[in-house]
This record gives sequence, structure tokens and C-alpha cells, in this order.
Amino acid sequence: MDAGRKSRMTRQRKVILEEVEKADCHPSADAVYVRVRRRLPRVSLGTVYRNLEVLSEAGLIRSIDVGDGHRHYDAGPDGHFHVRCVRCGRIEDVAVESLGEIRDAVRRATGYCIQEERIDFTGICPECSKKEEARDTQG
Amino acid sequence: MDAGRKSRMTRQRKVILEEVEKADCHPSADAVYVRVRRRLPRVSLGTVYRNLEVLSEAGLIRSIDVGDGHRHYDAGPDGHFHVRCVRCGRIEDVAVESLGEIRDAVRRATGYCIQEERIDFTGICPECSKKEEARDTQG
DNA sequence: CTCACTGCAAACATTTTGCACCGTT
DNA sequence: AACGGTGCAAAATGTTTGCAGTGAG
Repeated sequence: MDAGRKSRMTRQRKVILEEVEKADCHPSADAVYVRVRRRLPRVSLGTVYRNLEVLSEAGLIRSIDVGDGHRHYDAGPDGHFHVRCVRCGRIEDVAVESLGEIRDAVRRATGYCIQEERIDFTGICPECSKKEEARDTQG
Repeated sequence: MDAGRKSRMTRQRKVILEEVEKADCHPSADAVYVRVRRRLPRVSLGTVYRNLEVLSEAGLIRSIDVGDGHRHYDAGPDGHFHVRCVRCGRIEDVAVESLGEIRDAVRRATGYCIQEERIDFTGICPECSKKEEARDTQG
């Protein structure tokens, strides 16, 4: 693992990376902060932000912006969409077969040299749908 | 044009709507503020934000979040992607043929009831590419 | 030993909100 | 006249930054 040219793998950075990696959801900076603080009670939020930026730049994690007002972080592989539930706020991955195709289509249509894409869906997850259905049925 | 149940089409609201409609790019709240102030020098930024929210809720405009730290507004029709140039910051529309297909695929894969999607590409626009090429060639 | 990194707190940028007055309906 | 909307200024939110001291390499 090479986090960059002259960067030092400090205790804080390592813990931050681990916590993003082990998180099942896609934690926000603040969520990472809360988790990290369980192991390093004196970390500062600034350190968390700085490290998320560094790790993100090093390609060890990815920052995603689903438009809910927070930036989220993701240690998983690239090349997927996200779906966010407007009810419970969870963010899930969706594997994508046709991402390359879409990218090519956009490149052709616009002439842009595409570097990155963000494809995010918003809706209601099956679990929340079920709950609402149950509530509606019961009155 | 019915901006909502009991909302009043005030001078400010009308001008804000017009300025979003006539803007060629996708203006940020602050950009709208600047434009509106040319016609109504005493508007406040708060009023602009409130009206962008109201108009957005009324479906007269759409708010888009391309992840550059500002929310942008768009009076155009729904059902398109956006491409943003990392160099000059412009945001352009891309017409989409296969949006429905993608949405269905996501629905099938996740079980989500999809309400909305945001599909944004980031890259370098042809114009900026050209400039950089020219600079590179000349040394 | 060096200099990237840290904690802290203050600064920032963007958006939201409380309030008293204003103007559309 | 009623009440939704306004300007203003302060607050809230999420993120970044300056600084002096710390610790990884």
C-alpha cells in the first residue's frame, strides 16, 4: 500500500482508512469521525477531513456526493452507481454492466474528455416501501 | 402557470424565475442573485434561496447538484445528464436516449422505487482541451 | 533530526431562519 | 385586511485552514 509520495501512514490515517473500509454503508466525514473517535478519542474533525482528502487523492478511498448535503466516502471498487433511500438515508451500491457504454455515448455526444461520472438514484428502499405499505393497509 | 396552492407571484419571484429561465448555463444561487440584483437591486440572498426552493418545489425549475460545492438551478426539461468541465466550470446538458432503460435496470437490481436520478459527468470540455493542446504544442 | 501530521480553534462558504415590515390577493 | 413574502442580519451547517507542538521515517 502506497498512500502517496511522501505521506506518512500515521496512526490516525490508518484508523480512518480502516473505518471507511469496514463501514458497510458509505459514511459521511462526520460518521467516520464518530467511528474513529471510538478508537482514538482525541482525533479532531479537521484531521478526519484532511485524511479523507489524502486517502481519496491516493485512490485508497473514493468520495461520493449524492446531494444530501454531506460528502460520503467509499472504500469499495470503482464503477458502480449509488441508490439512496429518501426515507432511511442508506446508500447502496448498484453494479453496472453498461457504464462504459454510457461513458462512450456521452463522450461522443459532447466531445468532452470524461474523467469521472457520478450516477446516483434516489428513491425508497424495499424495506421502507414495505413499512409504508403495512401502515397504509392498516390505516 | 400555477406556482403552488397559495403562493403569490411576487415581483421578486417572477424575476428570479425569469433569470433562471433565460440563463444559458445552470446558475448557482449566487449567480441568480447577481443577475436578479441587476433588476431588483434590493433583493436579499435569502429571498433568492427561498424562491429557488419554492419554484423548485412547484416544478418550475429543477435544482441540480453536480458536486462542486454549489447547488445549481435549471429551468430546462427533465431527463438529461449533465457534463461539467473541471477547467472552466461550465455545466452542459446531454440528451439521454436510454435513461428509462437505466432506471429500469436499477429498479430491477435493487428493488428500489426510483424517484429521481442524477447522472453527472466530469471532464474537460472540447474548448479547454483545445487550449491545453495548443499550450502543450507550443511548449 | 526533519518535516508531514496532529489537535485545536478560528475562519470559510453556502444555505437557512427569526423578525418586523411590506404588498399581493 | 389577511397573510404570504420581503430585507436584513444572525445562525446553522459542513468543510477548510493557521498555528504551534508531535511523532513517523
